[in-house]
Amino acid sequence: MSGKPKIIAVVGPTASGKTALSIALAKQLCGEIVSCDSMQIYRGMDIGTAKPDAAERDGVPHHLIDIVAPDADFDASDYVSAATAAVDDILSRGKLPIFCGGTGLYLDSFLRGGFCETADSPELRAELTRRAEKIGNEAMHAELADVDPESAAAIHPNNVRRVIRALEVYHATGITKSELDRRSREAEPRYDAKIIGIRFSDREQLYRRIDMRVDIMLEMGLLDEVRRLYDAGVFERSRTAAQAIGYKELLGVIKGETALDIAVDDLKRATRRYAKRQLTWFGAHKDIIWLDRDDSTTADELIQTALSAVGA
RNA sequence: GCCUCUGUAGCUCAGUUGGUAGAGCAGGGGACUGAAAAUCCCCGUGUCGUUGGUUCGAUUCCGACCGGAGGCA
Repeated sequence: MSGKPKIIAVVGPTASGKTALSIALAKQLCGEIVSCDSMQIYRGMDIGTAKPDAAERDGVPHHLIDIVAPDADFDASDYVSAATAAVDDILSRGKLPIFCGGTGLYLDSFLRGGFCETADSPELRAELTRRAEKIGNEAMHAELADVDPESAAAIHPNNVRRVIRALEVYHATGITKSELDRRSREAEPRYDAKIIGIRFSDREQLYRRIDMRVDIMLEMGLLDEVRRLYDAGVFERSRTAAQAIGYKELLGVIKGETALDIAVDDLKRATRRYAKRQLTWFGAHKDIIWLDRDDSTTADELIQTALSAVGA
C-alpha cells in the first residue's frame, strides 16, 4: 500500500512493562530499539530512569540512550533530529525500528515532523520570561491575544510557559503558533507507524508496581547516583535533569533538608501522578492499539498479543 | 472510678448563635506541537460516633452509651 517505512512503537505509563515487551518484539522481528524517553538520553542517570542494562537489552541494539551529558539542554526538536538519524540508520541496515518510551511529546513530534528551524530563539524566550515576571500572567496573555487570538484562546493565562512559547514563535517567525501547528498537523506522516499501548486494567496494580520499583531503585543505590550528580554540580547547570522524578525528590535528602521516608513518599506520589498524565496523553490518541494487562499477564502472552496486533 | 477534652470527606481539621456542611492534603478527570519525568486547568454527599430527648426541624442543645487523648485518685 503505502511506500512509507514501517515502524513500531511501544508506549504506556511508567512501570507498565514497555521495556521488556519492546526487547522481546525486537528479537522476534529483527528490530532495534529507539528509546523515546526524555530522561534516558542523559548519561549518568541510570537507576532513576530505569535504563535497561546490558543483560536486559539482551544483545538488542538500543539508540538514543546516554546520548548527552546530564547538564546539557535537550528538547523535542533535538530528539526529532536524533531519532530521524537513528531510524534512517536502522532502516538502511534492513532492520525494524521499535520505539519504546513514555515521552508522548517526543514520539508525536517525531511522527509528525515538520519542525521549523527559525521557531526557536532562546534569547527571545529569556527576554519574554523576564517580561512575564514583570507584567504578570494576565497582561502577557493579553499580548498573545493581540497577535494570536487562537493560541490565546487555547492556552490558560496561568500556563505562562505556553504563553511565552506562543509569543516566541510569533516574534521569531512572523507566523502564529496556531498556524504553524496547523501546518504540522496537516503534513503527511513520514512513517507507517503501529503504536502499541500497554495499560493496566486495574490502576491499583500499576501503582503497586510503581511503589515496588521505587523501592528497588533505592536498593540499587539511587541515592548514591543522585549524590554523584549533585557533587558534580549537574543540578545547578541543568534545568532538565534537576526536574527528573526521583532526582528532584532525593536532592533534599542529600542536602539534609528532607527525611528519607518523606522524600520516598513524595517520589512515589510524583511517579503515580506522572503515570496518570501519561495515561491521559496516550488515551487521547485514537491510533493506539491498546494491550490491557494485569499482574497475572505473562511476558509470553503480552508478546503474542503484541505480535498479532502488529500483524506479524 | 471520677474530672476535662475529643469523635465531621481516605487523612488533618474548620464550621453551622438549631434550617442536613467546607478548606488543605490525598485522590479523580482533562489539556498539551521546540523545558514534557515539565507546565497548566477543572472536580468536595460525607450514616457530621451510636442512640434517646427537647424542637416544626438537631450534625449543632441536653442525656446515656461506645471509641480516642489527657488529668486526678
